[in-house]
Amino acid sequence: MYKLLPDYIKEKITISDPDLETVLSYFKPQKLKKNEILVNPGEKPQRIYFVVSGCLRIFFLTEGGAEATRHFAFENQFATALVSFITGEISKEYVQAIEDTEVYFIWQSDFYELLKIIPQWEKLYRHYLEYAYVTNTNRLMSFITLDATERYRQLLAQNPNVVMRMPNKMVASYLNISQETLSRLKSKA
Amino acid sequence: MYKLLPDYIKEKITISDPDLETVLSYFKPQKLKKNEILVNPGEKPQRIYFVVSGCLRIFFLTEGGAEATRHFAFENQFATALVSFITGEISKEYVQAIEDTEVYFIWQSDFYELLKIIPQWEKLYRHYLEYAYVTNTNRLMSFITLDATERYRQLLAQNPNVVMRMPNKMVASYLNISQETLSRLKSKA
DNA sequence: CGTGCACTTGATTGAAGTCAAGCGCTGTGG
DNA sequence: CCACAGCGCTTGACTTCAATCAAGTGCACG
Repeated sequence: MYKLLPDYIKEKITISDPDLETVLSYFKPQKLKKNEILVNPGEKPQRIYFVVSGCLRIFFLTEGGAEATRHFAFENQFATALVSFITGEISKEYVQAIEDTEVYFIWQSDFYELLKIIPQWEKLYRHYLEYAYVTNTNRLMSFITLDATERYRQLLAQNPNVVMRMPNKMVASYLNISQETLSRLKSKA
Repeated sequence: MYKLLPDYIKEKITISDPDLETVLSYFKPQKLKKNEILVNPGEKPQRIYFVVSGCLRIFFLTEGGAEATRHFAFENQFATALVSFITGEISKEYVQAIEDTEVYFIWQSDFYELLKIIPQWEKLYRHYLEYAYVTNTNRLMSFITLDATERYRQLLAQNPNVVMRMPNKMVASYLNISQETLSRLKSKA
């Protein structure tokens, strides 16, 4: 748990021990209770979270007031409202702990500071962006090519954590189907 | 036209003239005729294209054999089968010129070479990734929150080039609606 | 122990897809 | 230069998948 973040970093990039120490000194630990909302829309300045245990959910509200889940982050994953992180626009997204959760976070300004002083850090950001892009594109393609049943099966196969650990209504909002439809899908298959 | 690529680069990053020369020396020009397919699925090694004039379309085939359009790239934009570029997996995507088109392209291996020898190049890649991510996420959210009519209206407002310059069937496949539905939408609004 | 929220199940509705037919442009070869 | 073949687009009739509406069950938590 205390080693999880440094191990993650060392797995992604080659970095000297002093530089690693510098990087870690910018991260702060935080403990969150189940269902706690840690980021509301429009909050500045912004943080990037690294999940040590538990799970974060990123979601936003549709015009009709329904929750639309954009991402789940489990142990050993980074998470943030990435679009507003990139564009600097006001974020419309919430970040919420679904289980009791331990995270480390870094302020956006410190993150940019690291980009300046630790050349390797640029590479870690690149990895994060690449991963986020690939994940997003796969999800986009699943909406285009798959119906509700197939999307559910794919999620079960590729990310069983979501189906097993998250409440049905959040799984449904991630698949962009109604809670009722998900319930019917589960009872059949 | 000949200045378009260097101008684009200088707009995104600060780079010395000799370095810029080096970068440009890796790019090669190519002319494409309307409807020409320049990349087929599975092709290696891979290229990144910069559109000088005309338009490229990136699409793939669904199981049913229908074309699903993933991206349009117009003048002054980069385009590639980015997921397979990142993951190294075999690409399922086609790249096609929709109009008579002029591009510059760079081989993937040369692109990585530039990342090594020109430190600023990492920043340009970062910009490209960030732009691709934001675009993709916006499109993803439009599928989640908007119906067919609203998606069409948004596309018309945000990227009129697509509606005006592309054939209906391709616009429809980009919006993920049937050609018939798009035709009905246009006749109403 | 009770209240409310998550989930299930059934009935009905609706948005968009599919199937089908016909029109009209465009470009190609005689 | 014209003719006609084929593709792109439109329009209409019907179908379908999943949403919505509605009611009821059961578990979790104060």
